[in-house]
Amino acid sequence: MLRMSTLFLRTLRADPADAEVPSHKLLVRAGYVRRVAPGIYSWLPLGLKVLRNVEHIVREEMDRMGAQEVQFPALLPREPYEATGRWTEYGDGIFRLKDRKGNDYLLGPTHEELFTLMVKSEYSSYKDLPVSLYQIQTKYRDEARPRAGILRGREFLMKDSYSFDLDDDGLKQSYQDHRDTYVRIFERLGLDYKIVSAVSGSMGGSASEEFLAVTPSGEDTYVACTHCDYAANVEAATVMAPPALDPATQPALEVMDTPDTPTIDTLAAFLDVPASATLKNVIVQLRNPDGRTELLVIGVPGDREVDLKAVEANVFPAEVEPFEDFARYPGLVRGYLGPQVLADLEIRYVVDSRVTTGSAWVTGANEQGKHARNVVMGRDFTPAGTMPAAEVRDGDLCPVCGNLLEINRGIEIGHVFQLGKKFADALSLDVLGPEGKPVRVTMGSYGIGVSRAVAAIAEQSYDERGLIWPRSISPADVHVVIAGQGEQQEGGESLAAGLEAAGLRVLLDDRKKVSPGVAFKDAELIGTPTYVVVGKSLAADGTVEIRDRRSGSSRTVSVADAVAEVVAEVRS
RNA sequence: CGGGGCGUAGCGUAGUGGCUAGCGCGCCUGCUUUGGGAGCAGGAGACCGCGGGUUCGAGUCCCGCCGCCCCGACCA
Repeated sequence: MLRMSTLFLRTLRADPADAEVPSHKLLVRAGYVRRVAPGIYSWLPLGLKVLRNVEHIVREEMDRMGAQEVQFPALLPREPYEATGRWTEYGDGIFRLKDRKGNDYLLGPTHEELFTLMVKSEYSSYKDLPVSLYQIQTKYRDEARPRAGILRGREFLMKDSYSFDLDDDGLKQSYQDHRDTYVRIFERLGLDYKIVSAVSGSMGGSASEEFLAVTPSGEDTYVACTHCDYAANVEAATVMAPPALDPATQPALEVMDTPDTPTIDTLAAFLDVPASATLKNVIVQLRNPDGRTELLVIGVPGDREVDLKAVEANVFPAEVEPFEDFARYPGLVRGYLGPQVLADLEIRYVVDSRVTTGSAWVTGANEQGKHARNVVMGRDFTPAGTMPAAEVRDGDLCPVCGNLLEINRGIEIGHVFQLGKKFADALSLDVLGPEGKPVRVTMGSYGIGVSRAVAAIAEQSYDERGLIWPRSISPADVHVVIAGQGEQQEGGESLAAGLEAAGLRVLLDDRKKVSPGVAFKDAELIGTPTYVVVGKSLAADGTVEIRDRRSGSSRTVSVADAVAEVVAEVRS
């Protein structure tokens, strides 16, 4: 039993000045966590209970799916990360240190390398696969800007797991198993979440989905269809393209004098056409892994920004850099660029998927002060390809069913990822196949932010009085508040003992010098879903009050029935 | 790394170049009080982020640095 009289806890009356988001304010105010350094937090007793409860659910479900728990060190040698190139790739993103001999170490940001090497050293036969291993461990990333308390820290608790399979079908099965397990975990955690398609990014590999906890404080933006179940991170989102038209039916191209109209705004105002009728052409420079660069021009409707992250995802492994060097390309007229000349200049041109065959645009005429109208795709220019390059907006159309898309924000609390052979290739992870020849292993990688999940749940479940935990992870099943002296003291003690004997985790406010008001405020701030008030009604007619934290409703029951009533409510 | 805001006691804050840096909460002692952050009395607790400068005098003005928060860039 936890007793408030001795619990290591100090609640704060005011929000800390350095906190912005609700979970940060409340977790600090209610005495769950304290900041030690930027992005680095200590867990106090109540907070640690919640964290452990989340961890327990994650572990139970991972074990249920047949994954096996292991534990790697957080302090790691440089070599494995050197072998996969990530010692360099991570740049400033990892904490590096040296031992007394000057050897390089790092604090693990994630453990693909170590898991791969462990399987390599232990297993050597196809008969050993498939296998899924996981750990729940502290991770370190030197984030450029930690923010929002424990929502984005530099030290955090993460469950990471890795599947090892012989072939793509096996990988798909392992991926699906993890995905199903994640659904069970997040359901049990009481989270409002969305599964969205994600880009694979620099990790390589193919299929990848993120589990986002829905909250306005989230840093990820995703689109979701209002009718079907399509959902995607904005970086991976696609939209339904307008129908293609027959270029032959469009009027002839016409060049116009449009002096001093180097921007979409000035052009649209000069011609009195909507920005969406113009075709904006953005030049970027691509840097390939071998260092070679090439130009890429991206055409998007003029009322849209180019989403560089989406472009980057589409041109991977090349990197996108800004282009400023107009002097080197006299054919490119700044502010008056149109796609009509790009083929001749041998510059690669791609268009956003909203730009379709037969569509007619106002765009640059490739001469200072001139634009052209009725520039028709498929007649006046032909792009090398299409990509979802323009920002997605509320009201865009779902690529699956054509209904409206909605934009929302979320926090990434889980990620499932068909990694493929990237790490197996880099570290030569093979097993002997049935034909006696080595078979390269294919991997999946799967993460759940355990400490982040605590903050995400807090972010979704609070009111003006404080936190409201789901039963599954509440620091206690029930909080017994003793309000008043005399027989309430003893009544509260014996009720708490009874509840504990019935198997509940009990937090008892047995502080003698605090007024009932303070006890109520603390109970509501701490946020157990059910609390019981043992107060004046005990003396008056032998009853206590059972309150539901979320709804605020309360009912009065005889103290003799209280244990049974509370147990029923908690177990419901 | 760029832009903005801010550093005064454990927390929240006031402070016009001028006396011993003020208030609320919290904390300690005593009395009183006990169904919604009680009351009275007494007390402890501050290198005013750090360093330099201007001045008879700096929490306050100037310069530099450090740190924090927010936005952006960055971020499996």
